[in-house]
Amino acid sequence: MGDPSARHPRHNKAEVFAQLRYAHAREVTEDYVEMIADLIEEEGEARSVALAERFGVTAATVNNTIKRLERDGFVTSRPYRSIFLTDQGKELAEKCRKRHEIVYNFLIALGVDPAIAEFDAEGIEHHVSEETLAAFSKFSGN
Amino acid sequence: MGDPSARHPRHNKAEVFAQLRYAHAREVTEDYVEMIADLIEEEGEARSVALAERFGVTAATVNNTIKRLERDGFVTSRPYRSIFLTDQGKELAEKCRKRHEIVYNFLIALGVDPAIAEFDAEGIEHHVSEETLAAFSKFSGN
DNA sequence: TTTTAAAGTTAGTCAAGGCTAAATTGATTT
DNA sequence: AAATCAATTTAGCCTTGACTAACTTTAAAA
Repeated sequence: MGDPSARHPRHNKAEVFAQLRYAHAREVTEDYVEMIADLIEEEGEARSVALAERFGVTAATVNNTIKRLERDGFVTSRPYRSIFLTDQGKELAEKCRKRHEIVYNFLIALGVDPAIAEFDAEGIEHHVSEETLAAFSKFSGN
Repeated sequence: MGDPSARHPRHNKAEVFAQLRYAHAREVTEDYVEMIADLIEEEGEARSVALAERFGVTAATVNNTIKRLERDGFVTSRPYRSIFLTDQGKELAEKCRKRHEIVYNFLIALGVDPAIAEFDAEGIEHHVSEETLAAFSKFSGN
């Protein structure tokens, strides 16, 4: 039968799934930096309590996640103070905001109901490549 | 200010995120039942070693996941034997297969490169509502 | 200024989903 | 029949992301 690695050429999906696992780890980070940016814009600052309310999780969970985001260089925080985005965090938040908007507008252009478009965009946005995003953008006329 | 629940009507996203967290738990299940169905069709049976190879994880990880799937009623398995889908598992696999196809065909119809479409479909499929799926289906002419 | 309430933190627990290393089982060779 | 090899299982560990309960800090009211 020859080289085993050539036996199932159409099924070498391992890399796809590996990247999907990595992608999931990024989703929470992206949701947080987006939400923090929203809060800073809308309320002037990002407090744990607001994040907890909007994500529907406890304050303890927010605390854990913020620590991880800080470790990974996306935010800065000091005990009992509000949360700030680093330059890296701001950059990611802005990228996510644009991407979210493109996905949402695309679904609207497709004729999807706004409420459903908002919900689906939240899930889809993390899994759209640059190429597909460009196709979405082109379809809805930028 | 009245009812606090009406104060931020555009920001009651907690439910959206709660559903997304639930959705993630379903993704692995869906990927596994889909892959098991593929293996049974293509190779006559679904063995742990094949799942491990295709997902790019170790056999131990497959073992854990299969136990969870069995607990949740999607598969049956006996020690050192191959894995079978229950009726519930077959149903989910078939639903996923159809949905995957619709998403993939839709991306192709949009002009996305097949390799990228395949990759993105794998991530997007788990986050598409029935309504959006219908819109995709309609766009690519079924 | 003292008390109280809200916000934030810490400690400990759990499930999912990964891993490695070691043990076991089943199947194939010799 | 015994040895060997591949597949599977088990045990133990890790990280993420959730929780509750208890504690501390900050801010606001009395």
